[in-house]
Amino acid sequence: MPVKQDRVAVVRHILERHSLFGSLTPDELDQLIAHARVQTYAARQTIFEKGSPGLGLLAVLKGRVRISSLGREGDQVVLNIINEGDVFGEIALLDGKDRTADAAAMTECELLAIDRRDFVPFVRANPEVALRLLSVLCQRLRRTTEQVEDMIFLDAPARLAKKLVELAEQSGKPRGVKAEPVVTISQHELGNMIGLTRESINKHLSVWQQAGILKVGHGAITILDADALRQQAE
Amino acid sequence: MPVKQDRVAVVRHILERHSLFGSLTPDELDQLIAHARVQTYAARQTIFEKGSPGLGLLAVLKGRVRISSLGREGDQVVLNIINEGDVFGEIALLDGKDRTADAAAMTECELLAIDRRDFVPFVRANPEVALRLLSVLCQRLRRTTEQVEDMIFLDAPARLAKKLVELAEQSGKPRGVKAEPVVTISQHELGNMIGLTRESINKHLSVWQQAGILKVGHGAITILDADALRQQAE
DNA sequence: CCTCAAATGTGAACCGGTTCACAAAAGTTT
DNA sequence: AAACTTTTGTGAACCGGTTCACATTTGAGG
Repeated sequence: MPVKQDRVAVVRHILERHSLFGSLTPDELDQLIAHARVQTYAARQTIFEKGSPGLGLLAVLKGRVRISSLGREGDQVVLNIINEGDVFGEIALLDGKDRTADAAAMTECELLAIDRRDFVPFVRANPEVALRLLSVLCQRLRRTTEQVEDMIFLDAPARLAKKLVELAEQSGKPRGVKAEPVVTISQHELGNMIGLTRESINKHLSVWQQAGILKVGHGAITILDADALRQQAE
Repeated sequence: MPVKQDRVAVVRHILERHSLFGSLTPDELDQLIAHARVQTYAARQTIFEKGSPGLGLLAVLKGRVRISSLGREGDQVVLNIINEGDVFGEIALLDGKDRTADAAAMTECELLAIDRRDFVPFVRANPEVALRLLSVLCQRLRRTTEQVEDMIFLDAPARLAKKLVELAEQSGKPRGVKAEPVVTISQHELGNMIGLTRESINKHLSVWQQAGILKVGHGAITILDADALRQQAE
């Protein structure tokens, strides 16, 4: 459905914090929102699948989305996890080709979908947005390239430590000084992010728990000593 | 030095075949070339280093360039090899940050350097170029993401086979039907492209040579049966 | 509250690829 | 052609991480 009148304000509030839309005037932003639609997904629901045509750009208003890809034997890589306020699906949108990965809702989600038909002309008309987009893509490219490097240079514990630090920083915003960052993710999924089995993830985490660096819970890991972790990542 | 008058035609000829500049009018192209400079590098010479400011966009007029990155223990990943007629260095250029990798001339090279100061306003003034750039970046991102997937899903021989096929396709253009593609690269460097040691590369190649799939020479591999290789890549 | 699915914990055997240690062959430089 | 450097060839020992096989804990849903 189109964005309801009483939701426009809150949607705008989310979008204008994003670097992609930060440079737009309130007017342009409203114009963009007018064409967009809000979609809700239940936890675990598929949002799109690898190989399908890339029809739109998606912004996460609420919830968390997993971008992943399947191998031949049913194994999975988690390429990215998109949090509230972030955007995904730009790649297929921009070059008009098929989606390169699967997207699924990890929690109940509310997404804002902007159609390709509306967005591409919008980019063409707003060079400033094009430049922002270029920046966002560069950022993604840097991140992915670093992932390749890490796969080659870093051993299992180092990759794990690094990923944990990254996840902690990107999700757990500690306002109070004493709030220890909690990473909400299963060991299985963690393994899929860095190319390790659940078992080896478990063994490394156990060692660190023993050392008092972190605490493993059910579907969550609490970082007690982020600096020690950073050290492990070399 | 600026491009000499008698070189303009040949430079233009190379640029206009590239998707990035294909949409420009001859006039716009000349305008861009007017600001560009030709630089020559000897084989093995460094072009830029990781961490240095990204001042320009570079196009390969002649030769071959290796984009790589060093790990802590002096080991190296080769992230990409840029052939004649292609462009590199866009990322640091576009977001104004430092270079994310090292670039070195693999052979004697002739590069066309376009300065950031000239290029960014050019992009701003030509929305069509911005869209092309977005496309190029998407392409790079798809490629790099696939590299991550391959590191996780594929075992050593499959990765090697896939990389060989890729290298064969991207460099050796067989005009005549009977010309077998030759990949000009050392086993060491091949290893650095897919995260394997020279020794294991050698052993896999030996097996395939035995099977008549390829022939290893000094600094070169001749693909005899590309389909068999593709099969190995699953 | 009881059952079921998801997540975690752990050990033994196995294995692909690295490390290390040499050798030999093919270019390059002088 | 002599001295070097680069590249390739090969085998033995080692090792990090997987595979497999269970056991246990925890949360969710009827």
